[in-house]
Amino acid sequence: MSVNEAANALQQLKQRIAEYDYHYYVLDDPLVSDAEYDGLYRALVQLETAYPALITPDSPSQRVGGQALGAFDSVQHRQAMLSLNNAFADEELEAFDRRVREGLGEAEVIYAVEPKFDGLAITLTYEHGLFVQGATRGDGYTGENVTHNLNTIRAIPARLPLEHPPALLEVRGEVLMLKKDFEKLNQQQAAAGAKLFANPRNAAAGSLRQLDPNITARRPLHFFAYGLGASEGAPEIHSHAAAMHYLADLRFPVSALRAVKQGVAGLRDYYAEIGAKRSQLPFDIDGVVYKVNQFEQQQILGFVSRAPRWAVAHKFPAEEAITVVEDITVQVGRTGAITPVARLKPVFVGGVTVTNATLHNEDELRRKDIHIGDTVVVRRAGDVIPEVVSAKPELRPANARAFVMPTLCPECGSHVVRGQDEAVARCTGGLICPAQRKQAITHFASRRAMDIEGLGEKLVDQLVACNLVQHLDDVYRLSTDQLSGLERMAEKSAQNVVDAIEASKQATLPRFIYALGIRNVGEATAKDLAQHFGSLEALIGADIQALLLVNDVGPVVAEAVYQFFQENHNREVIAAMRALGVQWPDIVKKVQGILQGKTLVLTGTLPTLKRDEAQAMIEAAGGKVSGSVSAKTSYVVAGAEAGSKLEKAQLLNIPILDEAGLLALLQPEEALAVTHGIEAAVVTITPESPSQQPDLF
DNA sequence: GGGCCTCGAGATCA
DNA sequence: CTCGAGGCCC
Repeated sequence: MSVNEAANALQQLKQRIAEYDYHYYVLDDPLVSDAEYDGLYRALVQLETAYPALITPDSPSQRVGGQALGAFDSVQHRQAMLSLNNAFADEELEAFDRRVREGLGEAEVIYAVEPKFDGLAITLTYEHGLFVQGATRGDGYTGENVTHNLNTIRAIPARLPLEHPPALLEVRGEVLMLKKDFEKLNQQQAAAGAKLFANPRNAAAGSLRQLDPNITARRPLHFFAYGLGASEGAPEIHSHAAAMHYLADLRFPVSALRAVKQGVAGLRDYYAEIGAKRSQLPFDIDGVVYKVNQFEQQQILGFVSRAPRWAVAHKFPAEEAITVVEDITVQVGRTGAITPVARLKPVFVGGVTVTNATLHNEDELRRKDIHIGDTVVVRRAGDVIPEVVSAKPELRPANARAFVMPTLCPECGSHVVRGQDEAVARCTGGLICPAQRKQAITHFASRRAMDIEGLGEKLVDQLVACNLVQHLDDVYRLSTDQLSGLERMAEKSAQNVVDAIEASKQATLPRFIYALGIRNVGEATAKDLAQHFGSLEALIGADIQALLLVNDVGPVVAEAVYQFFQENHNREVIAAMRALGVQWPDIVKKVQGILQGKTLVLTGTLPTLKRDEAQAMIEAAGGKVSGSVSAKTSYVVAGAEAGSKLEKAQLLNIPILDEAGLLALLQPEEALAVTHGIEAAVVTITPESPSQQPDLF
């Protein structure tokens, strides 16, 4: 056989196998017997062994195994993979539909609907028709490259069945494990004496996080596509339903349960319909998803913070189970908050075993009237934290005891007080309290704060128990001698921790502020404060008035920050840390974007800029892009075929710009710099998250 | 909150 | 072999 003949034969084999795979894995309707399939596959491998040069990445043989990875690479998403807002109650669904109708000015809206798979969201990238990369959702902007594992999933096409595939196509979807495959896998695990997986979702998640694709290849993973991401050279698509149709044509598995519904009544019907079928479905779902069908309408609605306004996940009610409260203990939080926690007889609910559930606070506990020994209903839905719903008083045993909020902190013996209008009781011990001290230290060392690797909970417990760390600055006084000798701390580990502590001395201002653990100051507020004041000195010197000027800082946060720095002790600890070498570069304040506080509306087609490009430029300049024209709109940017929004702008006397006008508005400094020969005084500060466009589908 | 994977290193046993 | 820590997912 000549190389040419071999290449042809291989081509044919690949196509036939892809065809059979499609029928087997996607349509669930096998065309040939397993024996016949295996024969074809063996023939392919034989040919490839004889002509290794002819092996291509889309060959079925490349689906099994491959090299194990050392670690996962991270991948920047071209289009952010955002999460959806949730609706549980009917009122929330109605509110969603109302907002959509008002935003669009329509009496009734057409929605594309589909089940909400309980798996892991991923994105697949096809370049010129070839599957080249797959990644997890991650934080929505950056995910993990799991191409090697996705390669092993037969339901994912290795090549798009198109003669002229688009240069780029991103497919969004969910990896999951079918219920029957999950059962089978767990039987195998049991037979092998291995640990059982708790539920299909976790089995799928675990499989996808394998470094070795050979293991993943033996896990029966499935995939459903539910949307498109970025694309180049793909046909123009105007609705979600059309996108799904396109994906089905490309032989992606898409849910047969998808539908198009009209108005909120249609949504309700669909919810009931799928809810009734839920237990019979071959896979787990945790609700249904509604998306405004027309892309044009989606675009008008836009996004609120991190979620689209044009879609919502309607979740099924949380699964409930019955168990017994064996004890109620209290936890002392970082801020001294005393939280009662129910210790439950372990119960399997919502796919996991629940043993603890927070009871939030005393009032909550009284309202639900939960005693130790009570039989209770617990609830858990997806990522919702387990909760005790109610007690069954009729089943209360004679020896049941009521919970008594301690008057003294169980950790340090300080008084527990509850402010007049406050729901939470607090330990007044402050850092005297070992519980608070431990959490302050753990928080200080955590990844998003000072990022001291190796300084975890167990080690901190020991450090506090031995009194090696009383205040945060003591962390910077730790030596290998002091550390080694502690539990699970031999020389090597001790050295690693000391090295990590040393490395953390090179900090940044926002991280340091966050690490201090000031009440009500989270990561975002810490950034705002750092940005606004530029240096720690300025922040320490700020009075309430000055603090109130910071973005998103209100009276509560201002008071907390002010009080924190009023405390001599806190200033001393900070000074001590700096004396021990903790440092950070001061921040050069960002020049306010030219469009700070302005809201713009885009309409029509601009001559050179794409809509999302224009939006990115406006946002980079501090402006907001809104979908609809109102009195608050600062400018309307109108292109060709601008419609009703332009009319409304004229009506409201809102300034209207064309593309050139927008560009001129965005670059006055540049114009100045050129005409007057001065340097533009713009200092850029590396943004934490890349400015990316949200998912438009 | 709970479950999963991975890694390094300490603990244990032959 | 086991534990602690870190990371990631919902």
